[in-house]
Amino acid sequence: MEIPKTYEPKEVEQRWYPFWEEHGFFSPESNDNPRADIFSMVIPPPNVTGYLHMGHALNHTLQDVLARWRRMSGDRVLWLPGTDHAGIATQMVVERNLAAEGTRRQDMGREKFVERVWEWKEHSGGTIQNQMRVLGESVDWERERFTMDDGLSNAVREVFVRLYDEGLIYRGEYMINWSPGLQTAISDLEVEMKPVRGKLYHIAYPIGKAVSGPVEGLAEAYEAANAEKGESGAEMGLLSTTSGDFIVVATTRPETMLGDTAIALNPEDAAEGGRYAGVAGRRVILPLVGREIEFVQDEIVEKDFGTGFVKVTPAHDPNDFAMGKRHGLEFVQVIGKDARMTDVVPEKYRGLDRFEARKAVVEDLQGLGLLLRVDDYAHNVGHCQRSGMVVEPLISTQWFLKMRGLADPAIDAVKQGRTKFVPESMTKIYFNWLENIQDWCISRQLWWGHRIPAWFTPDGEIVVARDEDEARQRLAARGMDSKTPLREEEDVLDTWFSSQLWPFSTLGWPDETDDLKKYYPTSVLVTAQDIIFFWVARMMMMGLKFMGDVPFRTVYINALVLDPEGQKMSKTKGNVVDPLEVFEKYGTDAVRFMLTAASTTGMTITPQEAKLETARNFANKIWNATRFVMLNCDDVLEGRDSLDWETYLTPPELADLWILSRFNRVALDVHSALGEFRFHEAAATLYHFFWNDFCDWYIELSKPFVTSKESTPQNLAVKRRIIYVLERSLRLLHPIMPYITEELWQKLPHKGESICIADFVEHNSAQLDGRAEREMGLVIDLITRLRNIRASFNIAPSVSLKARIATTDDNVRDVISRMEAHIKRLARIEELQLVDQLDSERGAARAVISGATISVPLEGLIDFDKERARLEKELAKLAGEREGLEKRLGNQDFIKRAAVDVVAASRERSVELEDQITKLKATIESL
RNA sequence: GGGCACAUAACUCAGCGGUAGAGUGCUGUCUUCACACGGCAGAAGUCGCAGGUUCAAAUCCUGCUGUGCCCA
Repeated sequence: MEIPKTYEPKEVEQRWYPFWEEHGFFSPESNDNPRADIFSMVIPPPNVTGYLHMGHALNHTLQDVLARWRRMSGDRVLWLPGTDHAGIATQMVVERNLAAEGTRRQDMGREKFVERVWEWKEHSGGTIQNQMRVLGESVDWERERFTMDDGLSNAVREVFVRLYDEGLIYRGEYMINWSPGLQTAISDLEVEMKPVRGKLYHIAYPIGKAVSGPVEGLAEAYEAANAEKGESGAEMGLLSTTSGDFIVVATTRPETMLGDTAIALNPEDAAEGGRYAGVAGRRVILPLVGREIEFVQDEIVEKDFGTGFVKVTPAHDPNDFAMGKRHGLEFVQVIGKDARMTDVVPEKYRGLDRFEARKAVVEDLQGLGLLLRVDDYAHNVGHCQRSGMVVEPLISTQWFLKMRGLADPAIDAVKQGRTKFVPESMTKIYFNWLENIQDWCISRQLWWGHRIPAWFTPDGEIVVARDEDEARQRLAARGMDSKTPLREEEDVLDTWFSSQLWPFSTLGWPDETDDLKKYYPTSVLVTAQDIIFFWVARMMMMGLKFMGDVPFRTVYINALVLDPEGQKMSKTKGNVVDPLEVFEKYGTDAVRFMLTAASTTGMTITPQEAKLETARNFANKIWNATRFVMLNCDDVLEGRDSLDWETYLTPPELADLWILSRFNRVALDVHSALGEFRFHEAAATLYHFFWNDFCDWYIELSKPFVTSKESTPQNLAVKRRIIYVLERSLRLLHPIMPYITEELWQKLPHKGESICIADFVEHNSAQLDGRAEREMGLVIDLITRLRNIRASFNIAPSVSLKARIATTDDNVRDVISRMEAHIKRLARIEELQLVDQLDSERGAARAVISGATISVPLEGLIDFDKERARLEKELAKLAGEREGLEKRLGNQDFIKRAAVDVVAASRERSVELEDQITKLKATIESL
């Protein structure tokens, strides 16, 4: 039989996915048990025209581990795949393509453009799905969804209309975040605050009369007035000079002064006896513009910040907007959607970009002597997440969703534990955002997305309806002319508006489908931390609103994948790792194992070569362990499809009972680890069991029987037991490493068509055997000590040694004699003698284990000083441990207060130590 | 400015009340009939610093220092 010495993942991986898909194993309908539990998940939909990165690979791997585990455990599993339309990102890409062709969307018109986007989607849309197949994801492709497909679009309209009818969606003129780069409004969440090293400009505004020419000496007067700063740090902002009175304001955006319509101050400053008493009744003449503006008093103004005077630009700052509303101020828009100055500013600034305008305004103020000081000033400025441009707060007519009333049930649901976050600390982030939630600007000035289902009559009436027919009916119902020409709203909805419906829109809502009844609420959502607000919280709100129940029982937040240096991956840094390249190099199973093993309680993962190599080597180990079996077990592999531990002809010996016990413990641990999302623990447990217990000990112990050419009952029994454990181990490994386990499992005796739908092994507590584990521990310890002696004295493997083992413990004696042949072979001992007591023996290496003393005669090979040093080091270690224990046991408080079993264990260990120390001392003396 | 994490062996990380574990790396050794992507053996850590609680602290509490993330 030809089996390569090294596992070659590529060929194997290509073979199995089509097999799985064709057989429909990933469909929930493949489980025909009517009483099966339901396990359902919806995938976080990636951008339809995008590609998967390492973060997706992690996110998808963990979901697949859960899905495969639950499927094998007998659940009816639905894992629903799909993509979203990523409005802004996709439109940007297509626009870039158009630009390369020398055209613009505006030139081709909306309909043609949207067609182009669909073409682009078809063209690049398969990428994600192919990558998912490479990863081995056990999703149900029959149920794949896209946020823009008919069903989901229908759900979006339905939700919009219902929310509007309830008054939760409203349209109005408010201050929004405008992205001049994208030419659309964006939501608060899409604004990224970045530190910017800017300037703080101190500007004087004249009171009462305009300045006619340059004012001299104002800056000096300002400095003089503030030569002695008060303790509060507040500055004097009222200057009385021969040229008249001035107030001083400070701003980081001087260009907005052209749109100032008031000066605000705290009422305490304005009150009689206040710092600026008497000023409030007067008027300020806005420099460069000449407009008279008034003072307003507002609590929001901090007395001690700056001069205590604040310029108010209601059309270009969110705080000022609120103040403008409170005081009925005029809203003067000086910056347009193109980020250029509008026509309401003095002619010389018109059409200037906002940053050019800043320069011009500063220069002109300086010319007038009104620029008093410029400080360096580090502050945070909102940037558009997508385009990177500085966001311009603008007043604009947009659609909004009222959030407060929706947020409260979402908070309660988590507080009541109806949805659980893992890790639990994520709830704080969730609560914090929902408790401080603001209304959500849901309209976008894009063409790619769900068009808002609203129509306008010629006289400006708005009708919101599921379609135009319904709009006309609604008009009629309002007693209006239903034949009137209607103009459809141009704006589309934020992509997240459709994504937030994902857990139920994908299952057929608003129809009451079977799927919806069966699979909602979903069992688990696995997602990343950065979309808790964007997506998770919003799905919670919508699920509760429209389904009357939470969308998922558990939200598992997976780690953030960093680059090998621990830096966040980003396109701009150029440190993004392409998962497909990594799969190619190490094999998909290895990458999946690495990601699973790295999913610890920490919130980051740094995939490094070394970790991938470890995982690849593990796959190779599995391959070779099976290879060994295949090469030697022809006589039991033929025509067998079933393996039952109990039916073997010879009774199990210690090693068999031990491996069976270990296996069951591992099965138990893996189950409970996965049940609590401790992925790392599941992976580590399997790794150690397979490599150390199964390969290093069980296979090694079995070799003489397995490699024997004779089909004796004992040889056959040993082979069958190895295969039995191996086949079950593959099943436990399958959720993490689907390809290699399927490949090997198919070659071994097995029941069923595919390991995908084989039973995940439940642990059998009757096979847990503490005694066998203890006894085997003794054997392992003994063999290790004997090998250690060999290594310490540099004795070649070819040299056979004799060993004598002294014990007075009948059980130890019994175990050793039962395992004598194994011990001799694995430790390369030709003669093993069991005695009650060792004579003083020169020229022998000694070692002490629990319950026995070992002596290996090494006449002429031994270096006494070296041997003494070795033993004394051992003695010191044991003595140190005993000292600690003695101290503890001598403490009455410990005896009284510590748990009974802890005291008992300490006593037991103390006796054991005492015994070993005595033996060691005797050994050292005998040298 | 507010909040949340994290600091354990050279590196990456487990452990989270009973005096330390893994993988990689390192040292020695073996090309022994599954695997050198291997076997065997071994060395390596005052668990960031300072206090406190406790019979007992890497583990709980407080403060400090450093690092990272989120929100404003």
